[in-house]
Formats: sequence, C-alpha cells, structure tokens
Amino acid sequence: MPSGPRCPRSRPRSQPLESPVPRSGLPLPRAFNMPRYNPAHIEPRWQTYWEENETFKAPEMPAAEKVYVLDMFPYPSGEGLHVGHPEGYTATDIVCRFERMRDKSVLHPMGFDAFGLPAEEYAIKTNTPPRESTEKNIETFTRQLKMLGFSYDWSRVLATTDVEYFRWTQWIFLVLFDTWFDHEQQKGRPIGELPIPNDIQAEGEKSVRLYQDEHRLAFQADALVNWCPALGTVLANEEVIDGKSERGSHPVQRMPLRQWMLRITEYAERLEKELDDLSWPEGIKTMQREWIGRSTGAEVDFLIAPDVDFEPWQAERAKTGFPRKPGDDVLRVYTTRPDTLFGATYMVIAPEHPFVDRLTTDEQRDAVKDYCEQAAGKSDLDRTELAKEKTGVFSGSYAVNPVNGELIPIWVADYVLISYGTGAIMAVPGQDERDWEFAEVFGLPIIRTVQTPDDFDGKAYLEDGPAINSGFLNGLEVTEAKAKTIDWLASKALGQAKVNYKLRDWLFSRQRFWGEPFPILHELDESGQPNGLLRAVDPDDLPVDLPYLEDYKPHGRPEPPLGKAPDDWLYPVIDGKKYRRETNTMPQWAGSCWYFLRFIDNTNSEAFIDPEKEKAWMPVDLYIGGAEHAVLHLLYSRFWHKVLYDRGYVSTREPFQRLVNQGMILGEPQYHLSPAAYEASKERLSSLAITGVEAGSNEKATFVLKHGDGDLPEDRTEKRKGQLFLKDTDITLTARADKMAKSRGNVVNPDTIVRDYGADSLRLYEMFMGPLEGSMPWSMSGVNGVRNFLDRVWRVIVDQDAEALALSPSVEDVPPTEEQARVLHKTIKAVTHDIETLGFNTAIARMMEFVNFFTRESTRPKSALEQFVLLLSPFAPHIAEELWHLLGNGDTLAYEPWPTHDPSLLVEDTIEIPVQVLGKVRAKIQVSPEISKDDLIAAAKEAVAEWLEGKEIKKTIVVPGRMVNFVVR
RNA sequence: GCCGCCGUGGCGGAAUUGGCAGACGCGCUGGAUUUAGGAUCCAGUUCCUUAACGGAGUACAGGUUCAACUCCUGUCGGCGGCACCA
Repeated sequence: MPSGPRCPRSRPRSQPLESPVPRSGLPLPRAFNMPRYNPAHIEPRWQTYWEENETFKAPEMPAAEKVYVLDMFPYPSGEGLHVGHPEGYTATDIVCRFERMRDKSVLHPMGFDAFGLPAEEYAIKTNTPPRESTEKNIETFTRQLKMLGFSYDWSRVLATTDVEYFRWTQWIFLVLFDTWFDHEQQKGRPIGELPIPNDIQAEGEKSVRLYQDEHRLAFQADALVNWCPALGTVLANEEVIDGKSERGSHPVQRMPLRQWMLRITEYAERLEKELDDLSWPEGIKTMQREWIGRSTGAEVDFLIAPDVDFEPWQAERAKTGFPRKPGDDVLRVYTTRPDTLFGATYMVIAPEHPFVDRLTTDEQRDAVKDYCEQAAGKSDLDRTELAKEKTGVFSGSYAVNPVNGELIPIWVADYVLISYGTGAIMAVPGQDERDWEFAEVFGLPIIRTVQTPDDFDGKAYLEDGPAINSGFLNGLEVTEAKAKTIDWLASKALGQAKVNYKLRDWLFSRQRFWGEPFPILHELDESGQPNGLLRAVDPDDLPVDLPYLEDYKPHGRPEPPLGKAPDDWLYPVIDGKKYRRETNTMPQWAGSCWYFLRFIDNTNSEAFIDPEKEKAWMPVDLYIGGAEHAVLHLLYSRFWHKVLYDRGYVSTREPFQRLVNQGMILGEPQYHLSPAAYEASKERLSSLAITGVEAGSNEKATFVLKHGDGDLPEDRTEKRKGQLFLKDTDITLTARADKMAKSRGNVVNPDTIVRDYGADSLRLYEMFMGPLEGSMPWSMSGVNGVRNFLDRVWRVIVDQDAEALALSPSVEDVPPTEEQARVLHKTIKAVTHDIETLGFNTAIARMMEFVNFFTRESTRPKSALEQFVLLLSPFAPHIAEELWHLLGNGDTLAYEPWPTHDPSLLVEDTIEIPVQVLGKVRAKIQVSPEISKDDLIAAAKEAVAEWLEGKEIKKTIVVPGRMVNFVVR
C-alpha cells in the first residue's frame, strides 16, 4: 500500500485552454484554441491539486521502508530563489517521487535558514525589525519553490527564526552547557557527573561551580573579534577581507572580548574516525579530515636553564613523573618528529606565549618587547602569506636539550603560532624547512639527523632515511626512531606520545541582534556587576525571545546590540537575585545544526523531537547541497549530533548517511577582455557600440563585453588561427562561463524561466545539462531544447490538430509490438538505474530516445505511453500528471507503482558484433545473441577474410556479445 | 607551496568501469510540408583525404595490454580547498 494519503476522486478537470500564451513570436491565429502543451496553464492547476489533496504529506511514522531525503535549506535572501537552488532540489524531488512510487515512506521537508547578517544589515539601513523582511523573503521563496512543483510536505516547514524552533535550539545549547567530555569514555556526560577534585571541593560552592564551568562543552573565554571602529560594529570573519571591512574598506582591529566557545575539539577524534562509514564524496571527507588535522607525535619538556642543573633535575623528574600541566621550570613543546630531537639546535616560542616575559633577559627586553608589539599588530595574513622572510628575536634564555644536555637558545618568533600545540617548538632546521629558513637568517647551527640520499642537494630533508648524529637512534629509520625516542622520553618522564589537532574550539557568539539569544543569565553582585557565576535559564522558561529594540543602529561599542534592550528583558530577577542576560547571540550555524531533526516532529511542544519518531526516521538517507558547506555546516551538525547522541537524545552517531554535493550553475559564457586590453581598445569598442562592464575583483578583474542591452553576441566574434577575435579587428577575446553575479549581468531568474518555458522545462533542463556534481554553464538554447522535448512528449500523445483536447489518433489500445515493447522496457530499465545512481542527465537522454522512437511509430500502444508517463513523472511531474489524466486515469500518478522491466523482452533477434583485426574494426556482423563461440568465430573470420589473407592468426579474443578480435602476424 | 577534482566535436555532455569513442541535446547544413516560420517532420554533422577505400583522433609525451577516454609514469592547463599547524 502506498504510504501517503490517497487522493479522492476529485480529479482536476481539464478545461478548454483559454488564451494560451505563445512561447515567443507572433500569436498563432489557428492555434488559439488548439490543445497545445501549455505549462502556464497546467502547472498551477496541478500544484493546487497537490496542495488541496495533501498529496505529499508524509505519515507521522513510516508505514513501510523509510527514506529521508533532505535538501540543504536555503537562506531566504531578498534576491529570491537563484537558478542554483532548484538543481539540488529537483534532484531530491526526483528521488522522492520515484521512491514514493516504489512504495517507500518518504520524508521530504523544506525550511529556511533565516537568521543572518543581510537581514540585520537591511534592518539597520531601514530601521525595520529584521523579522519583517525575513518573513517577506520567506514568502517569496515559498511561492517560488511551490511554483517549481517540488513534492515537499509543506506541513513540516520551519524557519530557524520561528520562536518555537529556536526555543529548542536554545534547549540544545543548554544540553551543551550541561555536558562535559569524559576522555576515558570518549563521551559527553552530564556536568553533574563531573568528578570534583578534593581541593576544589574544599574551596566551597563557588569554586565548584567555576570548576564545572571550565569543563562544560559550552564555555566562555576571551577571544579576538573583528571590531571595526568606523562602522561601529563587530564584523563576522566573512565580512573582513584583507584586514578591511567588506563594506567601505575600513580598517578592522582584532580585539579580545568575552566570548562563548563550544568545545568541538573534544570530539575531534570521533569526528575524524566516524567519517569512515559515511557515504560521502571522498573529497569532502578529506577536507573534513584536513580541517580536523590530526597529527601524532610527542610532547617534550625542555628544562629552562640555568636555574638548576640538568642531572639532578632529571633524576627528580624521573621520580615524580611527567606532569599533566608543565611547571614553570620547563618549556613544553609539541613535535611530530621526536626522532629528530638530537637536531634541535634552538627553540622558538610564539610572541603571545605566557613565558615570553619571564624568559626575556634584561639585555633583550627592549628588543623582545618591540618584536611582540609588532607581531600583535600584524594580521594573520601578514604573519603568513606576506611574511616570506622569517623574523624573530633572541630571548636571552637557554633550555637544555634532554637527549644530550646541551644548552640551546630560546627565540621568540611569530612563525610559531600560540594556538597550536603548546605555542612553543623545538627547532630542527635539518628536518624542517621553516626552521632551516630561520636558522639561515639568524645564523643558528644546523645538524642533520637523517641521512640524505647521495643525490640530495636541497636544504631541510623531510623524507625517510637512517638516523645520524643521533646517539642511540643512529641507523634507525624514521618510524622506529620516533617510537624509540618516545619510549626513551617516557621512561625518563621527559615526554610522552601526544595526538594533536588543528581543529580549534568553535567561537559560538556573535555581537549581533538577529540570532538566537543565549539562554544564560549572569549573576550580579550588590553593585550590579557580574560576579562571574552563570545560571542557565530553566528549560521551562524557554524560549528566550528577542526583545523589541527602538532601533538597530550600531551603538559604537564592540558590545552586542542586545545591550540596548529594555531593562525588563535585560535584568530579570529570580528568587530575589538580580541577573543580567547574556547579550551575545548565536551564529547562523546554530539553527542549521539540527533542523533535520525538527522536521521529523515539527509541532512537538513537549520535546525537541519524539524519540520514537527520531528512531523511525533518522538518519537522513540522502542529503544534497552545495560544496560550500563541505566543512563548517557539516562538521558543526555532526558535532551537535554526537553530543545529543551521547546524552541519549538521538539514536544515531551520525546525522547524514549519504551526502551528495551538487555543482554550481554558471552563467552563460560571455566574452571578456583584460583591464589593460580594455583600456587600450576602449575607443574602438565604443565606435562598434560595444561597452565593457567591470567584473571580478583585484587580479581576477575583467571586462565583460556588452552590446546594447545584452552580452556581445557570438556572431560579433570570429576564430582565426585558434584564437578568438572581435570580428574584423585584432582585439583578442576570451570566452568564459563565470559564477552568476549581478555585476556580470549573467544572472538567470527562475521566475522568468518558468514564465517562458514552464517549471517542468526548468527542472528537466537543470537535470539534463550534465552530471549533478559538476558545475555547468547555463544555456538558454539548452532550456529551449528540453522544452522542445516536452512538446514532443505532448504531441506523441495529444492530437494537436483537434479542436479540443484529445488523444492523438495514433494512440491505440493495442498491445505493443515486440520492438515497441523492447524499447519501452529498455527505457524502464535505464531510467530506473539512472535515478538510483542519480544519473539524471542520462535518464533524460533515454527518455528522449523513447520519444524519438515512438514519434516515428504510426501506432502507439496506450499502455506503453502510460508506462512512459510514469517514468517521466519524477522529472516533469506537471505534464506527466496531465497526460496520465488524458490517457484516461483518475487520481494523481504520485502513488502509481513504478514500472518494472521484463528482461525477457529486452532480448534482440540479432546483435551486431564488431570484428577487429589487430584491434582495428574491420567488419561488423549480424548474429543471433545465442550464437555459439565457434560459430561466432567462424562468422567473424569470414567477414574479415581479406584482412586475414596470408596472415597467421596468433590469438583470437572473443568477448561474448561484445566483439571478436584476431591477433595476426 | 601542499591536497583534491577535472581536461573528449563548434558547445553541454555519453561511453555497461579495459571491449565499436562521440549516446542524448544545443548549434549548424540540406530536404519535405507550409502563405509564412524562431513551428513540425526527415536526413546529415570529430578531423584529414577520397569517386570509393583509407588514415588520424579523447590536453601533451611515454608505458602496460590482443585491446586504453578508462590503468601506470611524467609534463602542461583549468577549478576548488588549505596555507608557517612544528
């Protein structure tokens, strides 16, 4: 039984067509009342039908095998839907319609990721609440999505900005706040189960609470934010380009501010390892792995000299063991190459390292101070990309290399990052390019500890080889030497094996208005100042709604705009205690971390999701979206999901079982000139009525050539000697398809396409233009091509010359001929297979072949056409419904059984076999598919007799049903 | 610099994963029908050469194989990501 609701008898009446709008050109007098294919007429009618009959409403619980198919939900921008959106949406829609017809219970929801900066910017500009513009945009998006005929269950729609939605986003934040990560169990656990050390316990309740706060997955820390004084606001990273604000190019300062962080690093190991079982593109998995950046090596403590002597210190250390946190007497480093310890000739600490002051000697103080100040003023960009030359300054102090007791100098340099490892390194110039460079600049000693090959003439040597100059390691290959060094260090309590990750904790707060408020209260002391203690809002008191603000203008301080909220919002009093609400808001990622869960149970007011429903529908079986979310969104939601899993709220470790990235749809190819070439030929161009529009930024800037209102047409260009020229000139052009952008004038609006060609054509075109995962240039004539196909589909069934809508006289209620049946069943087989593998472009090609064949048939069996219409329906649902109905069927076809092919009908009478001699096709023979191997060889020999004459057949290769090849001499 | 993906007609792209390269569509050419076509139907369309036969060809240069768009090595070009992560 189909799992969805069946549709009642109220099938749509096909009405006589009124004033069909000709696609283009002049009105057609005779065609005026002719039953032509008219999507503008049939598409809205079927959309209304589906909506009124709730055709695509998913059951609360799956009635059969479930399929959860999810699109990455869009940000409802003011621009409206982009033609890029429907690509993925059409792909998932095809899969869903297909699976429904295969009797699966399909969950296919849609929603809106509606918090975010553009709405807030708009609010600042117009001083209207962002909710207003957001809701308007959602309305537009909804209209556009419905216009494309997607089979979403609209009763499940949600927006991250819905108060009833972010109530549960806040609730999940409280789960994070209530969770600490137990390393032994590799699992998040309730904060109440966190073991409290005795000394903390002894200090009293406040200490215990602060200790807990330090261990929560959601915690506060001072982090750098992008403060732009000119704009008077804090900017998101993506609003900062090259150290300047995206808007207005004002300088941006990095300044520390109390921020909320999420301890995603605790889950680094699981986030990496549990990628293995997911059906995701390998490229995306690799990107996530690299982002997490796991590396293995060792932590090593270097005694800071000369306060104490090395020998006695080491003896003492061996007794007490390797401390969890290093003391002041040592400099702890992280290295992936412990085997090179004998080659460590100096050490480097980051300018922000807490020991900088202490290690700086008086003689060096001024130099070090200058250097650190300089480093602080540099942006990350300055410190990396632009800093080809290594810089640094000697601290004046030394440390002891634990393997040989030698004193090595400690330098301060910004090529060491405070945020990775321990913020300090042992420098091994012999085996590290950066250290080599630094050593060269400052004349520091270089010792090779890995034997270089004879032909090696480079600098640092990073490859494998036997250890040299390394005492007890000499002769060992890198891997063994690493292990032996770690053992040696561990036995003396000087170091230990260590795994490190590049992944940083997630800076989770934004100083913006249009985001989820944190459900956190800061306790105030008598003087009204925060006393450092936090209080979570009681889950029963959720949601914490956004307050009403008089205006959204920046107030000129880096603190969040919610600081301007009315006092009754900002200063709640609970049990006589006064609190101040947290005024940061959550980033846009928050809402998208769990929306797929809420779709399953979007009206639940008792819980964020019903556990039974969660078990029944999760995980998402197919998730399609753009590759731009390869890392962040997908990593963040996996992280949240694992926390919810650890805390027992969801049943799967991973949310998205199968992920597919759709490619980008580029604009139509346009003709470009480089800025220099454009300047040089500006006058000549204008005399030809050609103008250029600047597009792209900086080094990628080009001029897009325009003629009149549109792009430069192709016939104004010519190719000479393999180069493209502007016609009758020596101006060379380049043709290229670019990302759609307003500035290039190559944006295609879905509304226009639907108006001119129909939604079915748009859907079909986007699927036909190429493989889903590739990026492809738009082509209007391509759209016209698929529209043409749909016209042919229509005509193969409908009599276009009749006065009223009627079947073509060629359509008869007769059984198909053997050949017709074969064509049909081949099509069924191919289309089914192609949908399963998301090969939509080839599926459409097969259907075109079907139509080409049946167009030529003067008798077209109705049954075959019905089967075909079912095959077409996931791709072009409106025309399919209409034709299904015209063929005499009631109801929607949405739950008709998917056609299956009969293999016995695929067998051909004769097949063509190419016969090769020495790998070249010399003849083709017609044989029965059941021909014996010997007969086949005999027939093949005969066919290429002239090529075999006087030759000796050395070998005969027969691939049954495929080909024959004679190897001769 | 490092990692990943990709280079096939005039264009978008096919090729059962080593077995007839160019399916299907666009564009173009010719024909039929039509008062007309930017409609429809039919045929052709990788390149070179030809009356026919033939030859070359999947970025380039090699290799493995009876057989390579497909596998291997190197080079060039494009796209995306990361970028002092010790």
